[in-house]
Amino acid sequence: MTERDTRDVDTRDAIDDVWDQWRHERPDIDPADLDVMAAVGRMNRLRRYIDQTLRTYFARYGLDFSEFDVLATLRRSGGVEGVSAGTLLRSAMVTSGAITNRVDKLTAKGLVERSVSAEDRRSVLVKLTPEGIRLVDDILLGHLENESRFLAVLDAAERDQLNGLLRKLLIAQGDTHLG
Amino acid sequence: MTERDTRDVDTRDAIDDVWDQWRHERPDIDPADLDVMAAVGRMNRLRRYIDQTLRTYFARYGLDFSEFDVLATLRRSGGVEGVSAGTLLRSAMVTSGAITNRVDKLTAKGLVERSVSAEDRRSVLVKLTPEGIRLVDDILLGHLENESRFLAVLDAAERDQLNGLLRKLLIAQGDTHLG
DNA sequence: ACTGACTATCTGAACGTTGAGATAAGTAAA
DNA sequence: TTTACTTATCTCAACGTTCAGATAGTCAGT
Repeated sequence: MTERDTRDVDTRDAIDDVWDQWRHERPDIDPADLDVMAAVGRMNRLRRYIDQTLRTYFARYGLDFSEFDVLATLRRSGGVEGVSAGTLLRSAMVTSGAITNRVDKLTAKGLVERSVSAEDRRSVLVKLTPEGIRLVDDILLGHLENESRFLAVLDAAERDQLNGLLRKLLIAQGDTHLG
Repeated sequence: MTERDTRDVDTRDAIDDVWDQWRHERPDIDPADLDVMAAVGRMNRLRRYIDQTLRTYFARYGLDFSEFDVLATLRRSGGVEGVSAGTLLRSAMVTSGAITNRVDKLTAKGLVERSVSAEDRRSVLVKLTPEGIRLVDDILLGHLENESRFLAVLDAAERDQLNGLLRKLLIAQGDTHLG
């Protein structure tokens, strides 16, 4: 009998059921491996909930999360001359094609501007327009509120714990600085 | 000076930089909210790393993660008569169109079979074929190994801690059982 | 200057998902 | 049994991403 088996119903989530199902079908699998799969599965499900909420929210402003991601990156690190497409793609962890597409859409909406870098003419600098800045700042607080709701059940110590664990995992992936 | 500012370089990840950037550009934002944004951002980045690895792995078997997700669900909970499309879509947290597409592809590959439910003729039961079972079982151990690598830096206590925190977040979303 | 290697970005096809709507089957009340 | 509602799945257009390849600018070595 593990703790999992005796866990009260109110303290079990969907992934606990998945864990039990695997344990039943494949008792040969090391329970520790199931715990790993459970952790990944939980992050997946949590992401789905968060994505759904954010999608709805950003849609109110005619954006999707991927576009907001670019706007937010520019807002917090764009300075006056903007950042290169390369920086954006590394920051967002997507391919160059994805960034081209995002910047195209944002440009069409008048929220960002492209310009050729002076030092390296291969490089494209992307910069927020005044309307872009206005929109991010309009959206930002509601966005933070949305995200806060997802972590609201955790107290400050638990949030720190979560950030600490995730940080440790990311550093192990070499994720020690942005592009 | 917060702990974050004095954190040693080796213990900082990319999101710590993001945190600092926001703090600098928008000092009016409550640092606690930045911590929330950081946690969500970390889950996002971690997911990207995991996705990239899994994508490569599943491609070796002519699958993508979405297809494996269906196979795994059927393997652990399909029993002999399979599960309905509705159960699959709730388990995967995707729309019905996505499940139709996944099942179509898996059927074309001979890994699953559709049949009409006896009790409810609207319902479609999806079941693994013998080849499907063989493939999941072939893939499963390597998949667990892959996922384990991502959590390898955490000891058992930390993994439990992570699962505990994520479970708490999911339960708060009402995620207490699968479809 | 010239060559070759590398880097930054864009292009376009393939693909999976969403979201809205269609179809068909079950259900409950009159 | 008829009507109205609900549920289960499928269809299809729109869209964002990846992947491979194209384009063009940079840089080191000769």
